[in-house]
Amino acid sequence: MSEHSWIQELLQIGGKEGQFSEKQLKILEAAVEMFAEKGYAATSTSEIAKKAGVAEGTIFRHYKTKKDLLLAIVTPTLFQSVAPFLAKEFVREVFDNEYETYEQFLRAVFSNRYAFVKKYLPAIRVLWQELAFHSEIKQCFQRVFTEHVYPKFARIVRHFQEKGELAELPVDSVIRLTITSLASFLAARFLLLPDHHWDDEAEMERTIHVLMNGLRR
Amino acid sequence: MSEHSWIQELLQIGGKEGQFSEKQLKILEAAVEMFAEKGYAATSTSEIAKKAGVAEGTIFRHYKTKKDLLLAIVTPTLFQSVAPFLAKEFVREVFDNEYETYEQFLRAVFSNRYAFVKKYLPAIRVLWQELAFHSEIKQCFQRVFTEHVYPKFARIVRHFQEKGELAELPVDSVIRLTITSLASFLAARFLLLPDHHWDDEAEMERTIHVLMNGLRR
Amino acid sequence: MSEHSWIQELLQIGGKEGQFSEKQLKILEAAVEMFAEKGYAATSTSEIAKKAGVAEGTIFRHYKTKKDLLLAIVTPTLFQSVAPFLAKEFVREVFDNEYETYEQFLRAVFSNRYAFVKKYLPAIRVLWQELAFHSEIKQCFQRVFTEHVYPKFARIVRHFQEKGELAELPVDSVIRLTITSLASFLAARFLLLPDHHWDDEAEMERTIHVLMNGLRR
Amino acid sequence: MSEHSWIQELLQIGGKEGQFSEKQLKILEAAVEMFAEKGYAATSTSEIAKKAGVAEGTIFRHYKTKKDLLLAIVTPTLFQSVAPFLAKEFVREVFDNEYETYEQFLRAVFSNRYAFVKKYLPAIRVLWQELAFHSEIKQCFQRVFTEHVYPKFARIVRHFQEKGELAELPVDSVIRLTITSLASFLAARFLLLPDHHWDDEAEMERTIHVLMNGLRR
DNA sequence: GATGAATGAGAGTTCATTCAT
DNA sequence: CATGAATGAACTCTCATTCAT
Repeated sequence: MSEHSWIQELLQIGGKEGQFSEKQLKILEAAVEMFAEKGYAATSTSEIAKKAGVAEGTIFRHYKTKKDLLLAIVTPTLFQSVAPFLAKEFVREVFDNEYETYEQFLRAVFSNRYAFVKKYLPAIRVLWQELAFHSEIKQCFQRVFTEHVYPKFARIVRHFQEKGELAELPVDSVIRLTITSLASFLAARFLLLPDHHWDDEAEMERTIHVLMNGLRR
Repeated sequence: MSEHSWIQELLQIGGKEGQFSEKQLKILEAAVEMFAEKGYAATSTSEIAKKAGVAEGTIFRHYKTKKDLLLAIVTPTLFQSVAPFLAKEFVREVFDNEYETYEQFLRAVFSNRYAFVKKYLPAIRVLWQELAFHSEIKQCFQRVFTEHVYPKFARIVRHFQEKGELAELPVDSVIRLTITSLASFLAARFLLLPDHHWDDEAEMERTIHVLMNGLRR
Repeated sequence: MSEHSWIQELLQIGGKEGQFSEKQLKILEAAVEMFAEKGYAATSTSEIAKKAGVAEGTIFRHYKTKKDLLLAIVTPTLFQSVAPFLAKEFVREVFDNEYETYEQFLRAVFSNRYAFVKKYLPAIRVLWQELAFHSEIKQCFQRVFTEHVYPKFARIVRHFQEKGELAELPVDSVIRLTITSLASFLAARFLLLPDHHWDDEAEMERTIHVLMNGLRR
Repeated sequence: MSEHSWIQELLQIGGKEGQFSEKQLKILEAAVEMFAEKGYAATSTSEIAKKAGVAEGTIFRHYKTKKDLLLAIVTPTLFQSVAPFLAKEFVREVFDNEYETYEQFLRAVFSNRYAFVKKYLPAIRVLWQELAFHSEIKQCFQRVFTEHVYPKFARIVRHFQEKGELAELPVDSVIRLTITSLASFLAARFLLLPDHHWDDEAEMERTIHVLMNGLRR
């Protein structure tokens, strides 16, 4: 019934239902939009309340502080951003030859994350923007990356290097080049020049093509 | 005598000397550092004044509003960021065969911008972070890019495509891939993982190498 | 079954039983403790609710306002504080030679009120502290005193002056000296220096002794 | 020129002049009056500002928090309350036979403290009322008492016991009885029944008389 | 009767900005 | 020019109270 389902989907970790009341969703939705537009520090709780159609006090009933509200948005977004790498079956899929080539793997990751960013753009904006200012978020990001994303990514890269598809560049560099190719395409596409005319399919294909040409043995 | 020469160098457009008084430089330096650390909106003018060792009123003697202070930092930084492309002789240098290949050109641009970012990191941080929140800055950025950087960059790319070095990809895509390769290397190096151990020379070389492999005919 | 019997005893005027439900007693007990510790104005109803283990709404079901809750505690405490003087048979006891001397009378009053304060300390604290801030309480106190306590006390003092035990000091002064001797002993003992080592019996005896030496003919 | 001289006199420790600006004195005066009337917790800073005729922000320019404002009033008042006992020459005066009897000494202390309380009544009210709620104040009070007031008082009492004027009661009890006699007279006179008709001279004389009769050998 | 989510007025505090000195 | 006290609007957050369940 609720129109806020996208927020609910994004923030619901573990798939429990009924986790958020109608008012809470309105608050979260309003907060995400305003934080994305003006930044956390420049957004007042009274603006959020007004936009959400609730009393200001209601916000603080659900989130003890304004910062808690930010974290309630940003933390799940952070985890969802790297969700594929957190899934238990993810690496097995790769090694079970679900993807025969790194290029196939890339294509899957790119289109999956493209869809993710497109769907949850405001929340990702907030995460990205506030990362710079809040050390808790930054540390959380770094921990998730080094403990979960990096090791799995590294195994995958080595796998395809052993198979002879990828050149013997340092694994770290391959990972960095891959991630920044994806991230910077998405940043350009959605953050920097969202109004530019984009042929998404073609541009993504070109990005992968150029990257693979560079990484291939 | 002043220790603030880096700020002075960055902000001084057109090379006039003595443009800034000692106090003004202290204010600017303090502002850059605090804005970079906590963000514009989360930094108070009283903090800046304290850090700069001046009275609060002094800030407003030089900059009518807090926002003016931000713009005084961000606008010159923005122009300096793309300074090579603004220089009159820049394109001519390329066509006069100063750079025989796109790769040479790339290498020059990369190392030049690498040095620039390294030197003026805090100011660039501020520019980058506030770009998202202030439409004036964003518009200024877009105007400079479309009016100055893009046309020159496009001519250069076409030049090397005609010389047969670069593949016949769409010019826009080549530009985008080039810029994001550079920008995302610098972002990873200086913003995201500044504490990671980096072999800058090698990593930059690899980045160029991979990019060229991808772009080459 | 209830552990709150002391509150019940204190607040129950006229001896009706079953006057308070279990939840109500919990609320009253929590309120007394918090008011005593932090003061009425600095205690929030939500704190009381939490400490009492009831919902916030429940408090307002029993007491229309927070102030009503205070008065529900303070008014009975006020009456109990001077209860002996309110008892019908009290003066008759004195004149029926139950106490042959003012000193005996004093001794009875002192030990009785000592026990009372010791038992109901938190409630008395609240009464004492809020007396200063709430004119209703102050007026109530003054009315009770002038209408009930003072006249009876005066008759008693005159009685022992006529019997020749007490010097012919002004009755008001005798009353004041007696009450403040008692009150300030109890205040020192229980409020100001509760952690000091006290030999209660001896100190009370000394207080009475000194007071009687002063008052005696 | 200022009409706030009484506040200035009370709060000025060490006699430095020009310590407080005009606005600051207005704030302090308004705060003392309101705290005395309604209590610290029930007084809002906006009320104080209005009464003082300054902007609310001005209060926080001088006192970082509301509590700091309270302490700025209460701490000096606490020290002034026991000032005679803090004076270096105080004990010497006693032993140099400035006071030949404890009664003379008492008379001097009583009239001195009577004048003090009368002059600074509102501040003393605040001190007295908030003592119960703020452990910092309570601890400060206890430290000052045990370290300065008590030892000097004890020497004086022993001095007059040795001279044979005072009975051999425990020193602590003599001190307690003396202080509570004074304090409770002042409390009754100024706090509890300020509107009652008092013959101050006579009542003080009676209090001393009764006390001395009790304490004398 | 009991609950607790919701409220909105008002709390203490911060802040960009002004202006007399 | 530089200062910093003063401002008052706006901020985050708390609270007594209400009311649908």
